[in-house]
Amino acid sequence: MKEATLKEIAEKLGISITTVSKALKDYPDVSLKTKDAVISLAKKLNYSPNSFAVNLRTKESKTIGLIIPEIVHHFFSNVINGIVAEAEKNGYLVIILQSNESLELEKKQVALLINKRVDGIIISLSNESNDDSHLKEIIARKIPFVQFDKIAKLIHSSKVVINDQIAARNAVQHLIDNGYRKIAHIRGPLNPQNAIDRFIGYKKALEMNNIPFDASLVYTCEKVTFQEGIDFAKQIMADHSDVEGIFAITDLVAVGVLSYFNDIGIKIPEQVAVIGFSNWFMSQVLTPKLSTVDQPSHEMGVTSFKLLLEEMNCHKKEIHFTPRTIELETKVIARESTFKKK
Amino acid sequence: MKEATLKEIAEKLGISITTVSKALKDYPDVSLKTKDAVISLAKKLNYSPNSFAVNLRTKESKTIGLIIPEIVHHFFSNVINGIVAEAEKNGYLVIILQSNESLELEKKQVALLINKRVDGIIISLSNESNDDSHLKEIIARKIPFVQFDKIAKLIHSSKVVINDQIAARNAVQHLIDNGYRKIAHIRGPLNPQNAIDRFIGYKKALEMNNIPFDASLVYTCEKVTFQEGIDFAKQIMADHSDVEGIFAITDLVAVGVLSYFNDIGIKIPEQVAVIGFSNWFMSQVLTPKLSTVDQPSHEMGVTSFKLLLEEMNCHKKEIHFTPRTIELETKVIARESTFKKK
DNA sequence: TATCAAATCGAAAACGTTTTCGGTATTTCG
DNA sequence: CGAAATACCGAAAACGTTTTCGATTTGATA
Repeated sequence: MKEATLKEIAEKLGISITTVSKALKDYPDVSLKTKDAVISLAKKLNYSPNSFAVNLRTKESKTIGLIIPEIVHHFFSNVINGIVAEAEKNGYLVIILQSNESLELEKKQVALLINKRVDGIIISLSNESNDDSHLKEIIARKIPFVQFDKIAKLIHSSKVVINDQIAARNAVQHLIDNGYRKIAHIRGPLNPQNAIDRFIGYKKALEMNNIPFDASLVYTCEKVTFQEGIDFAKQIMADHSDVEGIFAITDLVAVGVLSYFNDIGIKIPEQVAVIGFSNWFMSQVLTPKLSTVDQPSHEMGVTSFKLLLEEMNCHKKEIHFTPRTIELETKVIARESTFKKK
Repeated sequence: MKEATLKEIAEKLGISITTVSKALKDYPDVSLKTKDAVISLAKKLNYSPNSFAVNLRTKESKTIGLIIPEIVHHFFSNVINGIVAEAEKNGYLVIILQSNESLELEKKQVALLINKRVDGIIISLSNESNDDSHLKEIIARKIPFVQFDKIAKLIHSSKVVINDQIAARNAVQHLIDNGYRKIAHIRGPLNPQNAIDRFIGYKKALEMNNIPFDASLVYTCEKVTFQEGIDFAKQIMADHSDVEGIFAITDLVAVGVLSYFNDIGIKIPEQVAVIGFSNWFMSQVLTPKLSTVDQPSHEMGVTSFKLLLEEMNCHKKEIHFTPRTIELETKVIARESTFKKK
C-alpha cells in the first residue's frame, strides 16, 4: 500500500496529470464531471499531495523557525504557546530551537533554519549576542524576520517588545510609593537590551524621586538563575544591611531572594521589600506572594507571528514590507512582598 | 543575488551537474583537481543544497513532529527540551504542536504531521484520548512512532514511561511511614492511563498497610489545574475534617491545596500533610516546601528521541524494528510538607 | 455554412537534487 | 603492442507537483 500520487489517479481515470491537479484545486477549466470523478477517486485512495514536491515547486514550506534562549522558562514557554497556536490557525508549523543563551549555538541554528528554507524566522536573542552577522544574513536573504523581547536594536526588522525602561521605572516607583527608599537592583547581564533598559528604568525612578544612585547597590547576574537570587540576597545583606527594597530583573531571581530571606528569617516586606519582573506563575503561590510586573507573554507570541505572517505574505507577492515595532503594555502587580510600609 | 545551485556551479566550471554533486559528496570517482575546484567555488558562492529538492529526492526531511497536551507546563517543557536537544545533536529538527488536551485537535495534528511527511512522531496523549484511530493510522503508514508519559497501552509502538503505580504507591507509603493514615487522593481524569495507574498505586499502598479504602476520599480532577487544587482542598476539609494527608496527581494541584491551606491557616504538615507528583520547580521554593515524586522529564525526552531515531534508522534501511518500552526510575523527594508526625 | 467564442483538456517545462549506468580516456601489465 | 584494468566523467531518469500555453472540441451566432 503506497502513497497515492497525481499520476496514479490520472492513469486510473485515463486523463492527464494536469487535469487531475487542476480538478483538485478547483480550476475553472475542468468539467464538473471530471472534477467529481477525480475528487471521489482521490478520497478513495486517501490522496494527499506530497508536500516535498509542493515545497519544491512553490518554494515555500509553510513552516517557520523559532529560536529562544530557554524552553523551560515561564515567559518563553508562554510565548511559544502563543506562536504555535497562531501559526497553526494560519496553516503554519513551527520548528523550535533553543540557543541555551549561547551565541555560537544561535548562529548555527540560524544557519540551520536558513538551510531548511523556512518561510520565516522569529527570534529572541541569547544574552551573549553582541554580534549581529547572523541576523544581517537573514535580512540579506530577504527572509521574513521578527525579533521579540531580547532584540538587537540596530537590526532593521520587525520587533515585538515591551517598554522595559518604563516597566522597570514603574516597578521601582511602586517600591518608593510604598515607603521603601534604599533600593538594590539585581540586574541582568550587560549585553541584552532589556537588562540595560530595566537598569536605566531603575535609575530613572531613583532620579525622579531625588534618591541618589549608588552603584554599589547594583548586582549583575551572569546566568539569571534562582541560585543567583539566593547568592545576591546574601551578598546584599552583607554589603548593605539597611537595604529596604530589592528590584530583581526577573521573578526567578526574586524568588531566590525570597527563598533565602525566608530561610534566614528576614521578614518580607517588613525588613526588605522585593519586586520581580514577568509575573511567573509561581510568584502568586509563594509566601509571601511576590509583587511583579506583568508582561503579556502569550500575546507577545501571537503578535510576533502576526507580524511575521504579514511580512511573509508581502514576500510571496513580492511587494515591499516595512518592518514595524509593536510595544505591548505592562503593569505592576502589587502583592504581599511590597505591602505599604507603616 | 540568488541561491546558488548545482547547475550554476556546473556551468561556471564547464562540467556536469552530476560531477558537481558527486564532488560535494566526496564520491570516489571524481578527481582531486575537480573536487577542489568545485568545493572552492561552492564555498565562494555560499552554496547550500536546496533542502526541498533533497527531501523530494531522498524522501526524508530530517524533521520530526511532537504533540503534547500543554507547552506551558513544567514537566512537558522539560521533555521538549530533552527532545529538541537530542534531535539537534543528531541533525533533526522538531515541529511542536499542542493538543490542548483535546482529542479532536490531536487527531488533526497527527494528520497534519503525516501530511508534512515528518520522519517520525513523538506524542503524549491528551486526556480525552479514548479513541485510537489516529494512532493506528501512524502505525499503518509505518511512520516511526514513540509514545511517552500519557500513552495508549494497546497501541503497539515504542513507549517511554515511568511506573506510575509504583511511584504513586511509594508516595502514599511515604505519607504512611511518616505517620499519616487517613489519606485523600486528588486524582486525574478517568481516561489517561497514568491517572488510572496512580490511583491504583494509591489503593495498593493503603491495602499493603491495612488501611481500608474509602471511595469518598478520592476526588477527580477534570482539567488538573491549580484552581482545582484549591477547590478540592476546600471540599476535602468540608467532607473529612479529620483528613491527615493528601496525595495529589501532580504538583500543580498540590500547590493549589497548599495555597488554600496557607490562606485559611491550616498548618502543613501538622494538621494535613501534602505530597504531589512530578517535582515542579516551584515546589522547592514554596512554604512549606512540597514533597513530591521526581520524574526524569528531561531524560524522558532524550530517551524518546533516541528510541525514535533507532526506529527511523531501521525504517530507512528497511530492516524490521521491534518497538520497545523503556521505564525510567522515579523517587520520592521528602520535603517539609510531609515531615514526620510526632 | 462559415466564424467565433467558450469550454475542456494535455504536453511540457520547471523546481534542484541524487544515483545508476554506461562511456571515454588513461594507465598497467604480460 | 594489445588487452585488461582503472580513473574519471556525464546523460538521463526519477522524485511529484504546479502552471503556462496551446490544442481540440463544442456550441452559438450571423
